[in-house]
Amino acid sequence: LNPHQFHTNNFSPPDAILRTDYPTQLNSKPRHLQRQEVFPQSSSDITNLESLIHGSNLTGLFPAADLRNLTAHNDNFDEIKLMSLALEEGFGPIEVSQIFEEPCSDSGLSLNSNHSTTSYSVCCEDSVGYSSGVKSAPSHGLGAVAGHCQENIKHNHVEYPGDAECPTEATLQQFPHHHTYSQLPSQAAFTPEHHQQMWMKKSNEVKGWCRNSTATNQSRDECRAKALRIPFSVDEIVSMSVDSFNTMLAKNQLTETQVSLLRDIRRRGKNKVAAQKCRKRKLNAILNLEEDVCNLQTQKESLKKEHSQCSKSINQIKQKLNSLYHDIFSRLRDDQGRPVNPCQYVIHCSSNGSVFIIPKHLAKSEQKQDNRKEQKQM
DNA sequence: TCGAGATGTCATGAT
DNA sequence: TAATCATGACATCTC
Repeated sequence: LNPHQFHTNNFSPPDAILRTDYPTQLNSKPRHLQRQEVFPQSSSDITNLESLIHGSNLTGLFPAADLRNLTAHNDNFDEIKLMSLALEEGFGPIEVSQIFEEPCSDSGLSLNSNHSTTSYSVCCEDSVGYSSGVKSAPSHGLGAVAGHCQENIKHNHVEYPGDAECPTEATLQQFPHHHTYSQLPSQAAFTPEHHQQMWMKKSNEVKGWCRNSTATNQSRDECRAKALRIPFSVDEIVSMSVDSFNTMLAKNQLTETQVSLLRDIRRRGKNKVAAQKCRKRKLNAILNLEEDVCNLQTQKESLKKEHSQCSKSINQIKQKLNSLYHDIFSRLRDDQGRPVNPCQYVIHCSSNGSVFIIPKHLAKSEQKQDNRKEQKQM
């Protein structure tokens, strides 16, 4: 487990897309000037942000050099600026937080939803406060909670080279983002109604993005993990042994939120595999049962044929026996040479093999005695 | 627009 | 006792 390696793989700083897109939109002078007025401390914010990050528990996860890379690329600052711009455009803090909350806010940190929700709102308030010059460090740690918030913002305007596995990349490219509402035909037309319309538009766009992002839930967890600056992939979190997992939790100074997310990711991942296995087993069981049904139907048909043939044989034997019986009686004669009536006499086979012609009523009592003997022998 | 199938997630009981 | 597994139920997405 090499946090540094994962960090460098998964948390590459923004690439040229950020540097080409973002300045293009910020280069319009009036807006830039306006932003300068609103954010007079922007030039010093980078170092302040870096000190904030260094002051947080992130230092337990990332080497100092990587933190410098993060802050040097200024993506966090850009995100804060984006959020501030939204505020500047007339969106209320709550609306802004709602917009940026959408992408990964579904079931999120399900087992700790209260905690995460609370933390998130604080995070966004921090960001707002930051933009307006209040730079007090959040007491709960920027690395975890603010990171979550900022990652959500990232989805709207920053692409990461290392995010290839995240399905949001495609939607990111479709997403107009970058303050498209700042390119309205004229500032005069930018009325409160426009603010409302743009708010609805942005909100719907982000909601659409959110819906798309639910396509692969593992990627959502990837995003969440990245949002909390967790330097492990979902696969690694899920597949590592219990000992490794617990060691990882113990050795890295993780926040409660990070630990909660890690446990959630691991639980969901394990359960997902279990569900897949379960469904596979169920399908196999159904297939096996269908095969059994097929085999039993074949066997049933075969037994039916066999039963039919046996019945035919029995009938043939009965007919032969009957004709033989009548043939015998037709040849029999009593003492006076008269034919024996088959209605009054029967052919009786005794147990010693002797054959007699006896009256029917004697045959019945004889048969009863034979039955008793057989029962005694049994 | 509806329905079926696929998939992820949660709850719960068993191991 | 905690972790994991198995599975029914539900939600959501896709076709």
